Amino acid sequence: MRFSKMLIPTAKEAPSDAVLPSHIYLLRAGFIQSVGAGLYNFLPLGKRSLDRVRQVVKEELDAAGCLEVDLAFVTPAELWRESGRFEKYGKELLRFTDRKENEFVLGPTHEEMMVNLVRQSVKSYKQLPLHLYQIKTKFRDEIRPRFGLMRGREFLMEDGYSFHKDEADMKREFDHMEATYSRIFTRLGLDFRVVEADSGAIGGSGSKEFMVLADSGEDTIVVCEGCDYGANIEAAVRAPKAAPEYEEGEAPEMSEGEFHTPGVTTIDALAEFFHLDPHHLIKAVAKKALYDEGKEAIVLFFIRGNDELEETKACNAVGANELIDVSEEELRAAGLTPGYMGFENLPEEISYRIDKELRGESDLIMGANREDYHRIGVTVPEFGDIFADLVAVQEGDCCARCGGRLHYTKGIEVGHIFQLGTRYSEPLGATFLDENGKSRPFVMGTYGIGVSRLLAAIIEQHHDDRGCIWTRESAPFDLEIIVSNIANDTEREAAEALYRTLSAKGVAVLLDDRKERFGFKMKDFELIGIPLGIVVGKKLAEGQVELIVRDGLERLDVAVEAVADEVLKRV
RNA sequence: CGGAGUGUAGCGCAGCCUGGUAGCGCACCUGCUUUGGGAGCAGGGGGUCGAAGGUUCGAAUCCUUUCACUCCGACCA
Repeated sequence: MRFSKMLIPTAKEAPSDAVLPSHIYLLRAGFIQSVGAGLYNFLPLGKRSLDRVRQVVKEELDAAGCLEVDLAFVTPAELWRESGRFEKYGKELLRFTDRKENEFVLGPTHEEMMVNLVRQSVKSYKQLPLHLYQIKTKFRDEIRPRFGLMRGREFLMEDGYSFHKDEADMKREFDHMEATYSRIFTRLGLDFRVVEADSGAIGGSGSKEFMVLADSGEDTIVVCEGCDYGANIEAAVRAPKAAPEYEEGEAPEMSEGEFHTPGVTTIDALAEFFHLDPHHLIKAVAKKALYDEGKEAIVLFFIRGNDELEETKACNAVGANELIDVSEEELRAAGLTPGYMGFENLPEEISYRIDKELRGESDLIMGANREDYHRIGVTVPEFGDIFADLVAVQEGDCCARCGGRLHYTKGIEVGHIFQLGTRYSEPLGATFLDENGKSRPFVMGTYGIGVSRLLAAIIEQHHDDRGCIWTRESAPFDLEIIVSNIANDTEREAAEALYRTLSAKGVAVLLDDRKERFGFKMKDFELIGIPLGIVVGKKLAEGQVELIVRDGLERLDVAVEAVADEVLKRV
């Protein structure tokens, strides 16, 4: 392609609302254009990169035995009612009616549609396993779209769904997809980590996320420095937290009873009051849990004084759709005493959970559910269905697998794989006949890659202060040839010859033949970030051109006759 | 949805407080010069100042309403 014939509107300045390098550079280099909150147009360069990334995804999935399909974008609300997600998915689901007042939604994900497709055409275990996928625009009416392609409302996603006769085969496919996705992200030149994850709104048992490591990532992930354990903070686990080390006889011991603690309502104050490490205190965190059909309830979570509540875990522990903050007034109205809450002598209708690390622990202090009093010498029961993992792993905690130190890092979620089980096949009545002629629901897996988000993730990880640095398989072109002075016929003709030779050999070349000065074209080359550049300029008089590697901006002088081979070695 | 903020040319901004009919830089168009690091000179085009209503002889500016967008929280590929 010739630059002079392309539409590549590069800009010196970015809109002031762009913060992330990926957002700024994709806009400035003319890859995308903003049209509204979370909505983007892909311009020619952006479309080329998107297509190449999409191609990598498709090649690997096809090689892994998956079948590409393309489902309707507009989906009948009826299907969503059948699965019970029409209400549950919430406002993110864009709903509308057609002229006959029939309700539809714009597909944010396609479990229902895919199960519907399969239940109509697959009847026997002999047709299993089956893995169908599509690479298609999705729409989610995000509460707060931001960061350019990172979190748009409309985005390109690969979503795959696998159907199996049993759990074991579904797990086999799950591992197979972990390997396949890893190959995709490796080909795209990404530094990523596969981590344990929470299953979220999709539902199901086990799930893993593919996180591209980048400081600007929206997710906090916990990684072990000793082994390859990694998990989203929402699902991370640790070895039980050890008590502080004490000298002989210094460990706290206390008799049971109530203690007058006027005005001592925070963990810090309590620790100071008793001269105790917060490890021995029990913190009560109150939340309001929201359930289906507008039901709500106040729930208390009890954790160690030196721990923090992890909301996703807490939410799962009580089976709620969502947890929200609750005010002091609401607590008092429910018969609770803020600042002095404990799990003994609670009003009957208040439900609670205790962090599992506190199970059977003794010599603890917690609120007495009475103004100005705490209970001391508390022992947590050994049994009951009130225990759950509730706390956020902290930096410096120990790995449950190897005992190594755990650290936080930031990641961009670019892929997520789920072991779904029968979460959708059962309510939607999607069954097959097994070897014994018995009707059974499909055991499913589901898999997703944020294809358009990948473009942002690639730039987050591969850029410098001058612009984008595309990786080999994500770049819109393999090579850019810059004609230093287009008015110089010798230079122009040499560049044209190279352009023809390399294009004929299958290299995707962008020829910058614009009537601009050298510096201007160089800046654009650096901003756009095509991996390789050739400058045809002054050194042509000595029979040489300059080869530039965008990553690091290394330059080498190469003889004109040799440069094509040099390029072919590198693409 | 809760809190904060911004809407003036394609982009970045000034003008608003103290009303007098819109300006700067970049980009764009024409011509000449220039051609190894975002050129110079000369000329030119483009904005119902987010929208609606009000106050006033007169509103980008003051008042009211509304919409959009951005930022901080809960959501997610």
